[in-house]
Amino acid sequence: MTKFLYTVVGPTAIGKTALSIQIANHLNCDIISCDSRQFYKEMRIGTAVPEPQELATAQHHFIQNRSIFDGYSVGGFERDTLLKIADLHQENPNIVMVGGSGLYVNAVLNGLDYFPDVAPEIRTQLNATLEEKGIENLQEQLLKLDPESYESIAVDNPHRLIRALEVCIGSGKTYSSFKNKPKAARNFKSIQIGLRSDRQLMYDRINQRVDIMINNGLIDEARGLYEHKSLNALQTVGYRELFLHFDGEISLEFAIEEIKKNTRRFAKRQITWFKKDPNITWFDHDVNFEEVKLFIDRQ
RNA sequence: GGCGUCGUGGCCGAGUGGCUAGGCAGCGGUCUGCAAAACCGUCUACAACGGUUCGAAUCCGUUCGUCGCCU
Repeated sequence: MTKFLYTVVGPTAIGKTALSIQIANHLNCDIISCDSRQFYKEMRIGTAVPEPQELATAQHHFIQNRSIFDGYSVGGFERDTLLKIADLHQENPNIVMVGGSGLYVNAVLNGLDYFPDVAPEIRTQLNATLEEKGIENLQEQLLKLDPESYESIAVDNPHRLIRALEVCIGSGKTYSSFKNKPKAARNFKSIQIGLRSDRQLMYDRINQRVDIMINNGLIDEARGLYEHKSLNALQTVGYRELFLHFDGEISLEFAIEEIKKNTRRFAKRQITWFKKDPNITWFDHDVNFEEVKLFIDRQ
C-alpha cells in the first residue's frame, strides 16, 4: 500500500496551519510540524504555534516538544521526523506535514548528506578566531584544508565557512568529501502543496499578525526569556527586536515596526526558497478547500 | 510685496566644472546540522527652462517651490 506525506509549504502568515488541519481532517490523519522554531516550548506566541482549539482538531507532532536549552538542528530533526513518519505510517497511509523552514522540509523529503558529529568546542574556537583575527584567517584555513569547498561555498558567509571548517577539523577529512552522496530513498510518496498570495496582501497579513502577537502577550513572553537572549533559539524575529527594546536601544514602537519589517523579509526569503522547487503544486491562499480536496484525491 | 535661504533617486545624505559617494527602505538571489539564521547582488538622481563652456548636479539668468526675516 502506498504511503503518502502531504507537505504544506509557503511563507509565514499565509494560512498553512488552517489548510493543513483541513487536509488532515479530510484524510483523518496526523500532522507533523516542520518549523525550526515551533518545537520550542518556551516560545509560543512569537512563533505562532497553532491555537489550542486548532491543536484539538488534529493530532500534532513536534509542536513545543523541546526546550530552548537543548541543542538541536536540522540533522536531529531529520532523524526524529523520519522515525515519527515511519511510526505513523504503520497505522495510517497518510500524514500531513506543515512548515515554512525550507532547509528542514528539504531534509525530511530529500535527506541531508551524512556528516560526522563534531565537538562543539571546535565551533566555539572558530568563532573566537573569527572575532579576533577576522574572516580572512578562516578563509585561508579553508583554502588549505579543503580547496574544493573554498571554491564552492560562500566564503563571505561566516556560518558556512565555520561549518565547513569544523567538519574538516573534526573529521580529519574534507567537508566536500562528505557531500553529494546517494541518499537513502524515502519509502513514501511526497506531495507538496504550496500557498501563495499577492505580495501586498501577504505583507498586510504579516503586519496584522504581529499586532495580534503583541496583543496576545508577546512582550511578556519575550521579557521572560530575556536573560537567555544569547541562546540560538532566541535569535528569532519577534524576540530579538524586543530584547533590543529591553536593552534600552530602541523604543517599543520602533521594535514592533522592526518585527514587522523583519517578518516581511523572512517571508520573502521563504518564497525565494520554495519557488525554485518544481515539485510544489501552488494554490492561492484563499483557495476553496474543495479544489485542494480534488487535487489530493487524485493522488 | 521686499530681502535672504535652500531645492540631489521612495527616504536620509555627501559632492563647487570632467572621475556614476554612501546609508536606509524596496527588489532579486544564495542555501547540506546556528536556517525565523547568515550571506550576496541591485536601484545612474541632481526642481523647470534658457545661457556660459569642449564639458554643468556644480557657474549665470528666469520661473516655480521651501524655509526664514522684514513690510
